[in-house]
Amino acid sequence: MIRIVLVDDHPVVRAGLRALVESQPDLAVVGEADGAEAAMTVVGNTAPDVVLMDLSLGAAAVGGAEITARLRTLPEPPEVLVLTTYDTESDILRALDAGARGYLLKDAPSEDLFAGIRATARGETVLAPTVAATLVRRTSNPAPTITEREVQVLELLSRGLGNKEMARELFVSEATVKSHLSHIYTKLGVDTRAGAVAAAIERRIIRT
Amino acid sequence: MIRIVLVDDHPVVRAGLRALVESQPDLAVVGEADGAEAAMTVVGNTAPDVVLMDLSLGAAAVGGAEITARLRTLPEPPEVLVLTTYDTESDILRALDAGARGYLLKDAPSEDLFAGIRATARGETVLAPTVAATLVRRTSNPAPTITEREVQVLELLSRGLGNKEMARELFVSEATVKSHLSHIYTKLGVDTRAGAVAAAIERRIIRT
DNA sequence: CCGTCCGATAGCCGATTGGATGATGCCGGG
DNA sequence: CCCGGCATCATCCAATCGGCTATCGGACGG
Repeated sequence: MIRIVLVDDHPVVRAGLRALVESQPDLAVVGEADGAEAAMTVVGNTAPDVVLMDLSLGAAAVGGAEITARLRTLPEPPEVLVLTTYDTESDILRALDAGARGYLLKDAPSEDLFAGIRATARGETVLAPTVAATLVRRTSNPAPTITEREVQVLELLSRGLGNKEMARELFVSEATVKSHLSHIYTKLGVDTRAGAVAAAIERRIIRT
Repeated sequence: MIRIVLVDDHPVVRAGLRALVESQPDLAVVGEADGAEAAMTVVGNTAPDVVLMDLSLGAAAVGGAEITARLRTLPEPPEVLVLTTYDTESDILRALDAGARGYLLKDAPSEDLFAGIRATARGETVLAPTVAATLVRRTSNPAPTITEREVQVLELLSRGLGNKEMARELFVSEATVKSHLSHIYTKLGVDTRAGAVAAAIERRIIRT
């Protein structure tokens, strides 16, 4: 019997997943959580084999990747299977970096989900086809890395700040801001502030 | 017995909703659909009382609002209850304009969902609290209307075009483009191109 | 029928941006 | 130990941007 904890902030989805999972004789839901704290508590108390994690934890302050990382620090950490709507590169990488065993999309058939849970419990890695493809493309096509500082600049940029204002906000000179911007333009393949914001949002480097 | 058809492109969510709904003795799922065409067919064949519509129909070409509108053109149209993750103003307005009876969010408790379905079947209007609040704020605070021309400018803007390039693209003078931009800034409450792009994406005036 | 509102159009001008070029200190990997 | 990448700062300058002001024509209401 595979013991499962559900982490998802949507009661409807949680209840639905529970119903689905429990239709399988070898799977049992031993706990549910709707956020980071609840997840830590429930997992600590129930020591499940697998955690089904919804990454799109709404507007929660703590993302699913963060929770995954924290869960993996527990003694006898559970295997984490991420189940999400998004297949964005940064989401995937963050989740896998955080220690997730698998990454499935919500539009997968139920059978794939069950198979994924069982494989995850055995310690195998499970990836949705599109996710695997993304990873392959990624390794062959190294995406430029946006540094933390550059992300900060992008956030200010999306709020419409000028170079002078950004400089003040970041406690650096205007020249430095312009330098960061130039690098951002190169990495995102754009040459204007507006284009940079659109590209950054599209790649989920920043969120609105 | 209230007869229900589920429309959602996620098998997991569909199966989950079905399990949830069927736990209620007075509710029955008589059909499921994962897209626009399937929805029309299934609803036509089963003549349900209520359609549970997931607006976030992934990257489908036809949005939930569109499907809702089409369903309402059927003879003896079903009542449509929208169930979605998003509470963006434009999403809400589109859905209600399309003829949806209610608008619930996925983070609502199951009981609210059941109550919503029953109310919808009786022809009552059901709105999630945040949705209702948004509508109220909206009526008291009339949102500025972005004209079609301005949307075109915003789209080009998000692609990083300069005023000259936009002017060429739209067959107008550069001065005209700048004028449109000024109006856009006023309406979106920003004063830079970057801010305008972020605001436009956030309000779903344009999509990435 | 007339006044008003508003979208689309347009030009001027000072402020801002983006590109080019170069330099310094720091840190981590080979 | 040296190299590369990141963050920092500086300067010059042409091109672009954003604010201000104004005209025109169609829609709408009185």
